[in-house]
Amino acid sequence: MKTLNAIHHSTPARKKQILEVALQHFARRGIEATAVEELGRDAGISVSSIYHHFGGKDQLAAAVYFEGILRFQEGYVQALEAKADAQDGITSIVFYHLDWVAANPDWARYLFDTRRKIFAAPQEQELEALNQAFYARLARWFQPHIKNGKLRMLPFDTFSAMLVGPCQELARTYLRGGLAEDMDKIKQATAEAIWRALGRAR
Amino acid sequence: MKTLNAIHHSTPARKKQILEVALQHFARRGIEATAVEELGRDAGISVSSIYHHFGGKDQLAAAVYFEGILRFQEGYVQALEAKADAQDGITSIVFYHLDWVAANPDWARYLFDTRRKIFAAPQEQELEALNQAFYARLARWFQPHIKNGKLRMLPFDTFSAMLVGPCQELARTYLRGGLAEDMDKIKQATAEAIWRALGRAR
Amino acid sequence: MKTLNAIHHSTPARKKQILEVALQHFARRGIEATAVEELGRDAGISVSSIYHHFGGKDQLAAAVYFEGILRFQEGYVQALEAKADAQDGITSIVFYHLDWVAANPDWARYLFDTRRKIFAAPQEQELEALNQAFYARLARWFQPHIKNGKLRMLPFDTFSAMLVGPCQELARTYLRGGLAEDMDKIKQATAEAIWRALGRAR
Amino acid sequence: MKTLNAIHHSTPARKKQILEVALQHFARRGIEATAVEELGRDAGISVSSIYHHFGGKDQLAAAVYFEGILRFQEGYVQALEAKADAQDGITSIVFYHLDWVAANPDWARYLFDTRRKIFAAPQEQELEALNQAFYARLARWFQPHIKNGKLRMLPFDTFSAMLVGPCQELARTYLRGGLAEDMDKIKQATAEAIWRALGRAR
DNA sequence: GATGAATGAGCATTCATTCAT
DNA sequence: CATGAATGAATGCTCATTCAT
Repeated sequence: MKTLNAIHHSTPARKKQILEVALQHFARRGIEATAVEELGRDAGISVSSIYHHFGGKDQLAAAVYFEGILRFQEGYVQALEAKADAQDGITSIVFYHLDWVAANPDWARYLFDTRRKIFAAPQEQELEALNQAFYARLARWFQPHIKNGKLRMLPFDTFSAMLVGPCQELARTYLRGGLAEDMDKIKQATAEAIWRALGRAR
Repeated sequence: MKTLNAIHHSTPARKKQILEVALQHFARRGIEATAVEELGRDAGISVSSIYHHFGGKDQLAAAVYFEGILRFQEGYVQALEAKADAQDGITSIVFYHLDWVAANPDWARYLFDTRRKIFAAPQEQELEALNQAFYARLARWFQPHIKNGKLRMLPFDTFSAMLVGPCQELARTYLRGGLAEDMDKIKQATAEAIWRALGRAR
Repeated sequence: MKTLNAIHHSTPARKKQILEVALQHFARRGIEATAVEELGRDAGISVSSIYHHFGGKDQLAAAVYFEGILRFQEGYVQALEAKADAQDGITSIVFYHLDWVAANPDWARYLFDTRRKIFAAPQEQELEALNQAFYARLARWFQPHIKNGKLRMLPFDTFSAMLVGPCQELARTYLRGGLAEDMDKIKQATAEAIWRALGRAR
Repeated sequence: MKTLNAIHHSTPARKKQILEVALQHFARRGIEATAVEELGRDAGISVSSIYHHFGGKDQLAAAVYFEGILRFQEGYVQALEAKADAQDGITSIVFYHLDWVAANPDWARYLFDTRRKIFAAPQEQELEALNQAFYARLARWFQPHIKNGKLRMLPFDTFSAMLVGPCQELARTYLRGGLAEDMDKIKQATAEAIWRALGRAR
């Protein structure tokens, strides 16, 4: 039956395949509106196998979420750490944020729409840990610039909201197809605006 | 509509009661996770009556949405128009935005989480109209200040994102119970930061 | 649509209809092996209606159980109370017990096979109450005969087991189709044997 | 069978282990409610191995059943044959029956609750054979006492029901935890009552 | 207007069983 | 012998919606 086997992917590939299909469906129609059966059909895998690998719809949704958060945060940190200058760093992550959304619309939709949801205890904790690490790493980059006066000293939440909020808002509009002007122009203008809010004239 | 309501004098209290209960459930557990029957039970009304009054779950959800948007936008515009000075206006709406969220957590959750969703054709249009009117009215206030140089000339989406995005982000964090510092301090700092991004030194 | 209505039974009749069909299936194939859907099909009722009326499979099973216990106990007590003499009473209930089983094989199978099962808290209590009342009423009949020496003074459980156990055993054999001799002869002989065990020569 | 087992020396411990775990689960939660996977987990064995050793759930259930019946019947016959006197024999098996139940509650629950069930053709026959042998052996002991007048001549089913029924009834009550008095006292009284029903004054 | 009853369509999940390794 | 992976077939249950009264 080697032939039969050839049809199937090797186990890790199968899981990846499921995650991929799940992302698409969850992002476009929502978790609740997606039937596990659809996922199976589209992934060429039996429903029971999905359960075998992920345990349940919620856990699958959580797995997808983690995968996405991980990907996004990884690039985010890298984009930031690649720059030494304060304004360069901020510009870099604003660009990264918007580029990532444009390049990964499904991920973006899923991550930004799902946030608070099912996440029961177990996943909640892992997620918390992940975010802790993420913010810690960001802080490590920002602090020096705040200390040396390149960046303003602001309440953490304000700083964070100024950095992330506008991008999120643009992302939402973009994903809705509602952006009125060219993305490049918007990116540039937004990065500058954010810099004006957070940085100090050089 | 008003006429119809007036004529029948038709238990507006009942409709209001349903809307109220629906908001609670939709905001806290999500539209899809809320069974119409629950609403009936909690509102002390039969399911069929809900259908009688609203036509269906989606239409009820839309009605709730409109009600909320209307309330929010109304105050928003008022908060803005009450001020003549550019910075005062911006500060005013930032404060309004965050105050409203704090005062109406269920509405906030519902409006900001539901946005793109079920909205089928009919509602979509009304919503569009509503938003058009809203933005037009905002524009009427902002344009003069842009013209006279008090506010920067920025791409519409950037301007809008800078104004709304940080507040939304803070709202989300607030509703999650994750604000690290005192809301008053945050409000002040955020309003200033946004002003720095959008305004020109007086 | 009166015509349509004519097809359906009136509500209480519908519930009775469901209980009837449920008894058959539960008794013959077991509760777990019976799909709610089968019940719906056989009762000419939608599955959802069964849920509407009974709440769930377990609650339906419990309802059937109560109905049966009630019927059995009612006749049991009557059969006993119809007699004044000790031996007559015992003979009467032995006959009743076995006759009832023969006349209601499905009920018998269901009641005697299901006993301890799903019964969660709520039903458990009602059942307990029912049995309490039943035993109390039996005791009221037996006690005088024990006091005046017509019946032996035995531990409650022994007395009860001698009265019920043989009948149950015969019932089981009967329902399995395994009785070696004529039921009438067996009934008579068993009633006498039980009398010999419990009564005192007149 | 013995030969095969001897040759392969095939992990009889594993099979025993599975049987043990299966008994526990089947007895406490019922066969249908027990998933084969649970058995595997609790026995520290893969599901596939259970299939390898027993062929399927039903066959496993049957194997457990036979094992139990065999154990019970073996002691039963021995308890009886150890006595020569009629009343002694009856007392002996009544005691044995109740002692066994108390000592092997899981077995008791399983055997007395499962009886007629899944048993398809193949097992049914073996079981029949087993029971035949059992009853034949009992008969060999009883007949002389009936012939010589120590035991009454009664219809087979009545005799059998009087002997077994009360014990079964007590067993059920005992397993439910509902015995009102001391088991020793009950045992004694029940044995005497049964003797009164079946024996003739010495 | 109001409601109890009824229902079709759907859905997450379970599970016994098989099979290639 | 042992097992992880895979699956088809069920199944209990939910829910939005309709409709006669």
